Amino acid sequence: MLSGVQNIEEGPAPATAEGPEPMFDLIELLFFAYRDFVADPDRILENIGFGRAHHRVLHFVDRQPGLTIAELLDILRITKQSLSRVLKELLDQNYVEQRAGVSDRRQRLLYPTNEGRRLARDLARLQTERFTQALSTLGPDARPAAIAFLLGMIDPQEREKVSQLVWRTEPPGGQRTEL
Amino acid sequence: MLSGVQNIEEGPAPATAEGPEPMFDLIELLFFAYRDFVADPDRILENIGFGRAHHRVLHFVDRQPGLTIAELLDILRITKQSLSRVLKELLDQNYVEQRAGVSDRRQRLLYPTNEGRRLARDLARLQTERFTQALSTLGPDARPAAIAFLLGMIDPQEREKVSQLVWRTEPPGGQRTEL
DNA sequence: TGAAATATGTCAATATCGCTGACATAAAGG
DNA sequence: CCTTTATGTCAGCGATATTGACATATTTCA
Repeated sequence: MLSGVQNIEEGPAPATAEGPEPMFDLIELLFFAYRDFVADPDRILENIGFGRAHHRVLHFVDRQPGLTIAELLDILRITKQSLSRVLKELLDQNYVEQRAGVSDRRQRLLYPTNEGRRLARDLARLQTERFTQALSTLGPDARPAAIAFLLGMIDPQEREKVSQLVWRTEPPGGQRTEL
Repeated sequence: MLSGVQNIEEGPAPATAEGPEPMFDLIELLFFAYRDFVADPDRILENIGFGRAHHRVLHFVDRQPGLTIAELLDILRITKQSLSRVLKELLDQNYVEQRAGVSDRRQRLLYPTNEGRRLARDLARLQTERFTQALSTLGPDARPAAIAFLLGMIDPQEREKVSQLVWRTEPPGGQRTEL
């Protein structure tokens, strides 16, 4: 019931002169899945004049209170100029606040306000509902499998950093960077 | 080895006053996975002055030769003005060509040129390699499971249409829209 | 046959979110 | 003290999306 993906035959994809057949189904499904995944937050954000960029910033500030600008730039991989506009709006409208660093007073440590935390959590819950839906049709070990699958999609040299960001500890199953 | 995702305890997420705990790990992993997933094509596309928008158009034209403008707009969910610029460049640089519809001569049927087909397939193979990597660490039924997972992430009312687009037939496993 | 609907094109203005380059400031650190 | 670091800011630009309005060819239907 979980097989029958190709309705002709199973086994390795037919190798032609151009190499293995592309996995068009996964490519397109990921495209559509991601589109719907971000559409939920987008609908809420546009009511308050925010966009996806605001969501990303708010999300990681909520997840890691005390985040510095430099750390945020490293996570988002955007320039400080791009960040600054978005962050300014989040600060002005009181979704995020900043305090000077304790050991290094040049640093701006970012914290969500109560309102910011509430919004971030609302959006996270929306997206969680979608995951719950998607996992509900699958077996009981679907969630760790999904986690392993998505982690495997990330650049190998990035996995360690991402794992620490996500779990603040080891990758699940003590998975190493070796693959 | 596949469990141990939460290093405290398994079972249903602790329900607080704010509802179930968000699946921060899946949310963030999907964010990073998608970012790396599109980064591969981006690197190649920028060498020839194209962007993600060109990729999307070329991909679906390659997958469905004879696609009309209206169908393409419906798939991409953008306005015709947005499509027109991108499509114009693909036509001008001979990655896509158009022919008048046979039964309806108002329609522009879009076809990939040989060069367009080659580029589309090169990009699809790049993304397929990433999927191959991600699936290689998992069990033999990981691919149908991944397909079911991603399909489950898509809006229920969209699944039928997406399935037809992806497989030009039924959803895998004869899955219905009912969930 | 003539009017309305359809498929598509195009012009103009605007928004979001990314970029580069250049320069400023305050704090840290040898 | 001088250099490096963390961050801010001004100015301009580019890709990709939007809305609104209007044009053209073709099909469809009363």
